[in-house]
Amino acid sequence: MAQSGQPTMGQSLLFLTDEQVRIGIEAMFFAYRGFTADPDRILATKAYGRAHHRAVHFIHRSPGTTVNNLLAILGVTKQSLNRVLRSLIADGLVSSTVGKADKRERHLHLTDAGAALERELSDAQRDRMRSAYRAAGPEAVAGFREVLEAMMDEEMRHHYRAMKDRPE
Amino acid sequence: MAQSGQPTMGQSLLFLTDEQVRIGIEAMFFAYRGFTADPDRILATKAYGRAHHRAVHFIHRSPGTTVNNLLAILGVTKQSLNRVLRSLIADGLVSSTVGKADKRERHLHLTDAGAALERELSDAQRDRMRSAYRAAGPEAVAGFREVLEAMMDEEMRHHYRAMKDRPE
DNA sequence: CACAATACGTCAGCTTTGTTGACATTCCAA
DNA sequence: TTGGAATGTCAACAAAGCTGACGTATTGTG
Repeated sequence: MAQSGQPTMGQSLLFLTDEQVRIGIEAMFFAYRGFTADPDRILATKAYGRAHHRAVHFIHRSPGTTVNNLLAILGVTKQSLNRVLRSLIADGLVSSTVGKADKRERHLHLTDAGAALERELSDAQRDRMRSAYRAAGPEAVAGFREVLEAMMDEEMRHHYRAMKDRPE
Repeated sequence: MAQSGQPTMGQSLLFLTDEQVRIGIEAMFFAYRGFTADPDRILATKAYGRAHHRAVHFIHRSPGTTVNNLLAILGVTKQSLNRVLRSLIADGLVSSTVGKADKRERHLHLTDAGAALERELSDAQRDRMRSAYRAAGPEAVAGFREVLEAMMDEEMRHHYRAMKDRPE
């Protein structure tokens, strides 16, 4: 379909061919493996998995967030998240406090131990991302983020932008 | 963004800050969800999962590939791959033929039905990737691929490059 | 030739992480 | 005040990853 070779406008559309798009798909597949490899290695030595990493990451980013909000960001069922949260709470990495205004809600925070785990996992992942950034350079990074953002579902893009503009 | 600060050297390094790197990590997380969303939706209506999609994709890309080779590309155990392959073969989507030169090997091919499934899944995924490409533009796409490639493990990068340079 | 190594398949059992269903608690609005 | 919506928890199950052990056919080597 997009296989045409004649740029009729002032700009070539060759980067939209099936071939080029396919390369992007495979790049995504292989890169995501690298993206998760380092934290996964650390998690394997503890009794946790990737789901715990995600929960800890976003609780760190949004302290006091509710279970429902976390659900929307992670895009899993509440039962699935609950299992993860339960073990993190039992192990003293996350605290859950009943909401003051709305007692149905639980507000989630990292404990000191939870913050330590978050840092350990994030450091490993950040190191790889940073070295990829460095290898590719600032302009490539800008393009990287543009394409990723365009690849998201509308709802995820909303969460992404909200988090992006919040200070660390 | 990374261009805005005061470069003390010839080039600004602001794009390597923890903050910028963290944004990339979150972009990767949210984008991967979009990346798999469309094929997942289709697969949910059939009796297959993401693992089947991956197998079918790479058999399509490397017709006649051996089980061992597929194992290296997918990075799973043979027991895990075998479960997937067994169902695909039983359902007549993949054929497995004894190697001619080395009879220990099995060469894998898609049947017509397998190729049809592959196309259905890939079309959905390609559409999204193409629209992300279009929205971001050719220069962004180049950067996108550079960063992803730099993010891969050495071995995955090897597979990626080998597949990239092979015609469709 | 004898024997080690390779390629593949399979059984059994476990873990992580997703799912649906049922249910308790809390809030809010008719 | 009461019934429905929202929030969160528990139980049971499925997909797909993992390790370990073993069997079989084939290949390559000392």
